Amino acid sequence: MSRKPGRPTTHLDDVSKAIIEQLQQDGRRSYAAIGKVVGLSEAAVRQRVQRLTESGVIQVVAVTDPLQLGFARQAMVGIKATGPLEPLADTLAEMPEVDYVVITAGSYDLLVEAVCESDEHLLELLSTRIRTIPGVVATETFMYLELRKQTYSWGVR
Amino acid sequence: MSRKPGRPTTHLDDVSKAIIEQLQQDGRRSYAAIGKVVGLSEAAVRQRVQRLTESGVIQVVAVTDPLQLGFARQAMVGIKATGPLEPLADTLAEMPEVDYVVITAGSYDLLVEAVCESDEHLLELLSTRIRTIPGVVATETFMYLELRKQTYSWGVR
DNA sequence: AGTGAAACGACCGTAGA
DNA sequence: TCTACGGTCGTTTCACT
Repeated sequence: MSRKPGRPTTHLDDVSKAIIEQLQQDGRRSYAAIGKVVGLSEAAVRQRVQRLTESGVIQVVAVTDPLQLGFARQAMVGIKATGPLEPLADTLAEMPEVDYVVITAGSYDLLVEAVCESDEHLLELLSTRIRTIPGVVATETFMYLELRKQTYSWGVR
Repeated sequence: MSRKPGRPTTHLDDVSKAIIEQLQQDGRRSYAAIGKVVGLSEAAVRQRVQRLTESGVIQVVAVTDPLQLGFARQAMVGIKATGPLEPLADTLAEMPEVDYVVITAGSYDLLVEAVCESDEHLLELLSTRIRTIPGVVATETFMYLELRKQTYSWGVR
């Protein structure tokens, strides 16, 4: 779940980028179908996808739409804290409503995205589970009014 | 790219949740293999996945790791603005470095996540392309020090 | 919504350039 | 790192429940 620093940078050629674009449109597209588009044999596509996956450059996964599942209240919570940040980040990461935790430089030490069913649910999370963590000094909540863009593939194109 | 309000809430039974969990671990896992785990025939799994996908509850896609691709500087940018927020959000969404745009209630009107190659790249984006948009009054940047958790499936488990 | 069966197509390992 | 190929397994369709 946590991303380690110091990973080597992988260079992608145009063919790999094209393959990733195909998988970005449909993660279950067959290797043969991708091969036809990018001009490679099925086996070659398969090997490249395997290498890209094993090296951690890509991941083919299911993503869900919170709204469709009845999670109507999303918010970004900025947190100011004292003491070491990593254990705090890990505590937050363990909460099922929390889907995003990042340690930041700026007026917050941590940014946390939470997905909740209702205002009451969000309030409960914030008041009784986040703000009570030792080391949490202050929080500021940004309620989501509308999510306008969400992309899962960066650096391709 | 934008998510409209007022979508109906889909109810998931335990079997569909189990299927989504499987696809969350590996989006290319075969329907037959998933069927063995969840106790359903291959055809039944395929139908459920098709329904879940067509109704927008899930999406099987490739996600990329920015760090591996040489995008070492990520930041969340809080934006205060005047005037209507939707066109502003759309302008920001069109920028290739911007992978996340949300309209919020709170001390920022918008939150934007940007993925950049370097500090210079981020500075250029911020100074010459974001802060020059008419209606942008102020920005605050939270540089990412470490991304600790990133989940793509909400509401399942 | 689900199963089962048969035809078809995809996937995987291996060999060779 | 690619193509070629054969065996195996997954997918698709359809009739049935």
